[in-house]
Amino acid sequence: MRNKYVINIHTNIKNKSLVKQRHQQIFEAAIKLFSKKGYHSTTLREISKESGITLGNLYDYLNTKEDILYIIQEKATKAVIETISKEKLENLDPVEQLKRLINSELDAMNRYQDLILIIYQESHAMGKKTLHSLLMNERKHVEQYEKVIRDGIKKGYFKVTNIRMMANMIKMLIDGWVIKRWDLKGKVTLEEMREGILDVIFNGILFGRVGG
Amino acid sequence: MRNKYVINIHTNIKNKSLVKQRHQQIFEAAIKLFSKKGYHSTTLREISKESGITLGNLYDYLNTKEDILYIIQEKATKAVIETISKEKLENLDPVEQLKRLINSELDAMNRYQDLILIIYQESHAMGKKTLHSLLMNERKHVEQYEKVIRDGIKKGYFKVTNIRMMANMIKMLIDGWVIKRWDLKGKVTLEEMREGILDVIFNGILFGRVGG
Amino acid sequence: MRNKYVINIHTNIKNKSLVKQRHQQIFEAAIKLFSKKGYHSTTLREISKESGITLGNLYDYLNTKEDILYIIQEKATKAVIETISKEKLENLDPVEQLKRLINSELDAMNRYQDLILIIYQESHAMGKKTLHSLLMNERKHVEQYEKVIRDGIKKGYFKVTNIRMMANMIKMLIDGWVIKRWDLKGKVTLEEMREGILDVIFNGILFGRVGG
Amino acid sequence: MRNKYVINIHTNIKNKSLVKQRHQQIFEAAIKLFSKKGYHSTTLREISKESGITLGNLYDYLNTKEDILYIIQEKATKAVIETISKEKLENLDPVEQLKRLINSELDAMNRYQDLILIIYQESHAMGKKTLHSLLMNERKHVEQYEKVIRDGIKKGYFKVTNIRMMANMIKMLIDGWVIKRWDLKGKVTLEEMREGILDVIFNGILFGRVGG
DNA sequence: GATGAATGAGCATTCATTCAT
DNA sequence: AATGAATGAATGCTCATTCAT
Repeated sequence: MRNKYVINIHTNIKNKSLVKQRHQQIFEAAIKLFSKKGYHSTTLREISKESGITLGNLYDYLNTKEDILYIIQEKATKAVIETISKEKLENLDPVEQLKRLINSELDAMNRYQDLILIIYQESHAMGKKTLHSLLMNERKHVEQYEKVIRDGIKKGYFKVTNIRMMANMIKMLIDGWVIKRWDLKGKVTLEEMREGILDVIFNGILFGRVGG
Repeated sequence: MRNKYVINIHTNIKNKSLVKQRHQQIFEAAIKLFSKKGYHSTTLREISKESGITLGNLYDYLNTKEDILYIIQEKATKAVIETISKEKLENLDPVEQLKRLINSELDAMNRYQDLILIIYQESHAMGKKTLHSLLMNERKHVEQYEKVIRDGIKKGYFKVTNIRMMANMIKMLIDGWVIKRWDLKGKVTLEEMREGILDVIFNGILFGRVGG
Repeated sequence: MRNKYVINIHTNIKNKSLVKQRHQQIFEAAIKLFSKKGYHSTTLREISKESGITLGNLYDYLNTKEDILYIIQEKATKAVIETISKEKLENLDPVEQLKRLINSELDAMNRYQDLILIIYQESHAMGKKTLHSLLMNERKHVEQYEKVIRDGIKKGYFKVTNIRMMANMIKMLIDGWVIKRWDLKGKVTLEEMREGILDVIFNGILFGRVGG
Repeated sequence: MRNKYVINIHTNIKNKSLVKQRHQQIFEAAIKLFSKKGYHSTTLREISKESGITLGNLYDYLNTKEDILYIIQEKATKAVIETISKEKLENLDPVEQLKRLINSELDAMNRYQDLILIIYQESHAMGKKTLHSLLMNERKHVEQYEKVIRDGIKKGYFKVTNIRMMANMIKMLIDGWVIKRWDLKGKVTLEEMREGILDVIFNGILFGRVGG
C-alpha cells in the first residue's frame, strides 16, 4: 500500500504529477456533469469542454469512458474513508465512538453527496475492475463500524447478533440521507437526521426503554 | 383517479385492453433486460425481440424510450404498495402492525428487487413526468408507515420525534436489502435481515434496555 | 452447395432479394471507390453516398467495414471462376483446352481488373473468415488448371513435374497482366499479352529446342 | 544521380549521417510492423516505439507518414537491383546468364519478401513522388533482363517477339513466389520453384516440342 | 536535436425514431 | 394494427501532426 492515490489507469504520459492533476480536472468535470445528466448521457466531448482538456488529450489520461467512473469511485470512497479514519476514537467509550463515527460519516456523505449518488446509480455501468475496487473500498469502510461494534459488545455496551449486518444497516441509514432524498428533501435538516439516526440505532423506537 | 391502471402514455390504438396487454409485454421484457444490462445499454431492438412486438409496432404503444421507465415505475411501486396494503392491520397493537408492515414490505422488496433496483438506478434518466409520478407513489408508500407510527405514538407504544423521518428510515433499512447488496450478498439471509431490522427499529443496540 | 450466391453476412432484413440488391449496390460503390483510393482511405460515408444507401441503413446489410471486402472477394472470385468454367472443353485436345482456359481467364482478368487488384492489395486487411473464403476460391480456381494439365500429361502432350506449381505459375502470368501493370501499361496490348503467355507456357524461349 | 543514398525527404537536421542512421532505424521498424499489420494499421506511435525514436523526433526525419513508404521503396528496390547487378555475367552464354539472373533474383526476393509484399500491397497508398520513384526503379530492374534477352536473341539462343513483355513475364514468375504465396505456401520449396521457373521459361510445357 | 504533451479532424458504428405499405 | 425498412444525428475513440521547452 505504497501510494494509495496512484490510480492505475494506463497512460503514456511520463509526468506523473501531471497525470494526477489531469485526473483531478477530469474528476471535477465529471461529477459536475454526471450529477446533472448521469453517466450515459454525458458525452466525452462535454467532459472535454468542462475540464478544459482537449478531446484527444483526454485519451492520454484515459483508456475508456468507464475509467472516469473508476476515478470517481476511487477518489470518493477514499475521501470518505479518510474522513472517518481521522476521528480519534481511542480512550472513548464505544457509545461515544460510534456516535463520532456516525457523525463524521454523515458529514462526509453530505459533503460528497454527488459522488455517492453517482457511484450508487452508475455501479451497473462499471466494469469488473472498477466494481471490484468499489467492493474492496466498501468492505474496508464497513469494517470500521464492525470494529467499534465488536468492541462495544465486548465491553458490555452493545447487544448485537450479526455484527456485519448491523454495520451495514448503520451505513444504510446514513447513505439514505443521500440516496433517498426524494421524500425528505427540504423536510428534514442534516442535524435532525443525525439525531434521528443516533436515536434509532441506540434506542429503537419502543417507549419506556431504559438504556444500560 | 378514475382508472389507476390506465397509464397516460399517448397512443392511437383504440383497443384499450390491447394497450394494457402490450404494456405488460413491454414491462416484462424491459425488467428482464434492464436488470441485466441497465436502461441505457438496452436497445429498443432488444426490447422488441424480447417482447415479441415489432420495432415499429412498439412505437404505437410508446412515444419514447423513457416511457418504459414510466411503465416500470408505475407497475412496480403500485405492486409494492398493494402488497403492503393488503395486510389486515386493524385490531392489532401498533407494534404488531409495524412488524407486519415491515415483514410484508421486505417480502415485496425481495420479490421485486429487480424493479426496485432499476428505479433507484435509473431515476436520473427519468423525465419530469415519470419522476413526479415516482415521488407521488413514494409519498403514498411512506404514509402507510407514518400512519402506523402515529397510531403507535398515540397509544403510547412508540417514542418518535419526527414521524416522517422515522418512516423514511425504516423504509431505508428495508430498501437497503435490495440496494446495498454489495457487502451483504451471500452473507445474510432474508430471515436474518428481517430479524435484524425489527430488532434495531424496536430496541436499538444498547444493552440492558427494557422495552415498554 | 445449395445457393452459392448467398453471402453469409448476418442481417436482420427479411427480404432476401433486397439484401442481394443492396449488396450489389454496395459492391459497385466499393469497387469504384476502393480502386481509386484504396480500402483504408475509403470512408463508409463515401460508400453510403456513392451507393445511395443511407449510412445507418448500410449497417442493416453489413456488420463491419471488412464485410465489404468479403462481398467483393466473393463476387469477384466467383465471377472469374464462372467465366472460365463456362468454357466447353470436352472433346478438345489438352493443348487447345489450356489455350481456351488461359484465353477466357485473361478476358475475365481484364474485365474484372479493378476487383482483382483490390483483392491482392487488401488481402492483408481481410479477417480470418474472408481470407479463408478467398483461399478456398483460389484453390478451386487453380484446380481447373491442374485438371487440364494432368489430362495433358496423361495423354502425352505435356511434360510437367509439379502440377500444382505449374498451375500457379500459369495463373501468375495471367494475374501479372493486372497486378504488374506498372511497367507494361500502355506498352503491350491484351492481345500481345495473350500470345506471349501462350508462347512461353507452351514453348519457352529457347530457340530450336527439342523436348523430351 | 549524385549520391543515390541521399533520399530527398526534407529535413532540418544538419548532420547528414545522422539522418541516414535514423532513416535506417525507421526503415527497420517499419518493415517489421508493416509486414505484420500493414501500412494503414501501423501507428506512428508504434514506429516510434519500435525504432526507439521519439514521436516528435520522428518528424524531424519525416514530413509525413507516406515518407516511410518512400524510404522502404527506395531501400528495397535498390537492394534487389544491387543484388542482381553483382552477378558477373560476362563471358557466359545467354542461357547461363539468364539462369544466373533468375537465380539471384529469386534469392533476393526470398530474402526481402516482406519488403516486396509491402511495396506491392501499399503502392496505392503511395503519393506521386514515391510511385514515380518506384516505377523508375522497376524500369531499371526490368532492363537488366531485357539486356540479357536481347543478347540471347542476337546470338541465336532465344526466340522472343516482345522483349519488354518477356522480361516482365519472367519477373512476374519470380515475384509470384512472394506475392502469390497463398496457394503454394508450404507446398513447394524455393528450390523446386527455381527449377520450375527455369524449365517453363526455357522449354515450356509441350512434350517433344521442336522449336522453329 | 530531442522530448513529450497537446491538438482536432476524422472514422466506424449505434440506435432512437419515423414512415410507407 | 402491424411490419420492416430507412434515417441521420450522435458518440466513443484514434491518430497524424504540431509545438513549446
